[in-house]
Amino acid sequence: MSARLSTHDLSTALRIAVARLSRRLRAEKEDHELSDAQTATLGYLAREGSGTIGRLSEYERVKPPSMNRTVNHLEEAGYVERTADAADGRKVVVVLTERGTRLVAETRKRRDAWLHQRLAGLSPEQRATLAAAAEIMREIADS
Amino acid sequence: MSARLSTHDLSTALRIAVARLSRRLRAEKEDHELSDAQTATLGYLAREGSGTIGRLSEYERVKPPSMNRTVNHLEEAGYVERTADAADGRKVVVVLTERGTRLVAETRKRRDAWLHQRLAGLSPEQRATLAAAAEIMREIADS
DNA sequence: TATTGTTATACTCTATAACTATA
DNA sequence: TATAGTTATAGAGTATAACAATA
Repeated sequence: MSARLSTHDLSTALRIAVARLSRRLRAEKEDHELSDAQTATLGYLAREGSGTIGRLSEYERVKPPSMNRTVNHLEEAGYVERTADAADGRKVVVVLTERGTRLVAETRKRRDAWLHQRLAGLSPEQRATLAAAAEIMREIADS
Repeated sequence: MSARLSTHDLSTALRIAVARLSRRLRAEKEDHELSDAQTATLGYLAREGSGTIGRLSEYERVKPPSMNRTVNHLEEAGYVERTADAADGRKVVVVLTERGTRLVAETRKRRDAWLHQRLAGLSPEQRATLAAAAEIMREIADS
């Protein structure tokens, strides 16, 4: 057990664990169709309905040109559309196409297969720990 | 609290939390000198002492050409050296230079600043949860 | 013939700087 | 003049295919 780690050791341990699991999730991902950035952007649009380039880049913590490129790829693939903002002609509102909406729904159903299998092998206590940790990590990430 | 999440919901929640925290850690990283892949590789070498291209690529779950490129960058920067394997002429043994060893030591001291600050603001119980979760995530990632 | 590493090539993500269009 | 988006350019990671050297 390591409940007695100092916060310094904990930050190191947590950083390594997150980096490593993130890497593994990428390696195990079934869905080879979309990159992480594309997936995250589609997910945001599915949750929020729409988003400007600026809002999307802010949320994903990348610069506008990076998000612009990601949106280009998604648009070329037919998953999103650029629409005009009625109130401000400078803005571009990105929305999911029907095809994009369908992709998000289908992908969600099958994409967690590898992780789900690992979690099923854990004890209920371990799963509860991860559930609580996931909430804390989300709060830290969005702080 | 979300201790009662189904394993399906948990896998989704955990995946999103890990992806988001990983992204945030990258954005907050003080150290602009080294990429994630370079940092991870130096860390492995610091822990294990040395590694072949094959071993490194296996551990980081990338293909040998990718690791070869990462090692090229580290070598050009003077942090690692390629040495010959006495027993097998095909193999290349990568080791830290003194400069690389120093960098790892210095970097470790200051690189967790952002995360450390967040963790200091949590309750002891929350830190214990993260410490336990970090262990579980490491096991999952390495399974 | 099989293994280890490298090179060649290509694609994506990331960034900064510079440009266009609109406010 | 300031803001939103785009384009140009470049650096780093990833991969597959093909090649060299060694076992």
